[in-house]
Amino acid sequence: MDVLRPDCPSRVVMQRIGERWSMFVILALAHGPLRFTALKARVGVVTSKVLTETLRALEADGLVSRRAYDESPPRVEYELTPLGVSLLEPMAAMRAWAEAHVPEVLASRERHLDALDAVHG
Amino acid sequence: MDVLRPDCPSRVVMQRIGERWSMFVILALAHGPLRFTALKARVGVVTSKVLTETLRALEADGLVSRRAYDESPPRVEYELTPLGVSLLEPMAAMRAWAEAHVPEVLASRERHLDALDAVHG
DNA sequence: CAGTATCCAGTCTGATACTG
DNA sequence: CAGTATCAGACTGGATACTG
Repeated sequence: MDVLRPDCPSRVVMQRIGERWSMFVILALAHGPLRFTALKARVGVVTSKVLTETLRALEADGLVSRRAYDESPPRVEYELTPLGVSLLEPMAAMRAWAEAHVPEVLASRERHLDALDAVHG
Repeated sequence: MDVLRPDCPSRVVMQRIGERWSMFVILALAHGPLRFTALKARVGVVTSKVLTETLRALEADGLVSRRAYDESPPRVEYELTPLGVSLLEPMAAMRAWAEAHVPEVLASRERHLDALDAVHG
């Protein structure tokens, strides 16, 4: 099982996916390019700084492309690359699972908290 | 698109998956229960403390079960719950993608580093 | 509009040492 | 064997203010 080796490159990918906003940005771009502010609005509560960092990282990984138009006011569009698009499929599987099983997970967490309460008064 | 709302429960699941060791522990348990030390050896470089934390979190989420036998020396077995097992399928999709596309991602990162070098000397 | 600059609190992770 | 306790460093995410 390669993925379990500490030096396995798959770690790298999973860690990128796992970062706070990566997935949400990718999903937000799933239906076409978006400008910075539109993306920010879609993703929700993220700050400009963090969104920028996320985009730079996704760009470095070749998942997202950035295109700046030489206009005033400035216009920048972010878009999924083909590689980024190819990631949508496994992500959809994850999302489907999450949406189907979130109630179970949350219920389990509740029970766990109740158990802690019972111990500590 | 529900998953993009800040209060969407899917975030919760994705964040758990994204944590440093969660995925590796789940994959390590994919083929049956393991004792703490065996799990530690399989996962690789993780410390006891961090592995314990990861296991507690997965337990709270109902993905992993912990069973302690009343023996000496102590014996504890960790095993995927049915919920945990159900997660293997979407995870396999992710892993397949990662293994297929890691070279592209790494190459992209290289290029990006080269570009930075060119700028900064 | 699309960011950058600064600063900071909290989290994550790990090393190390110890225990029933 | 299966952890817990303690400490410390790196990293993350975010608040706030500012800019071409």
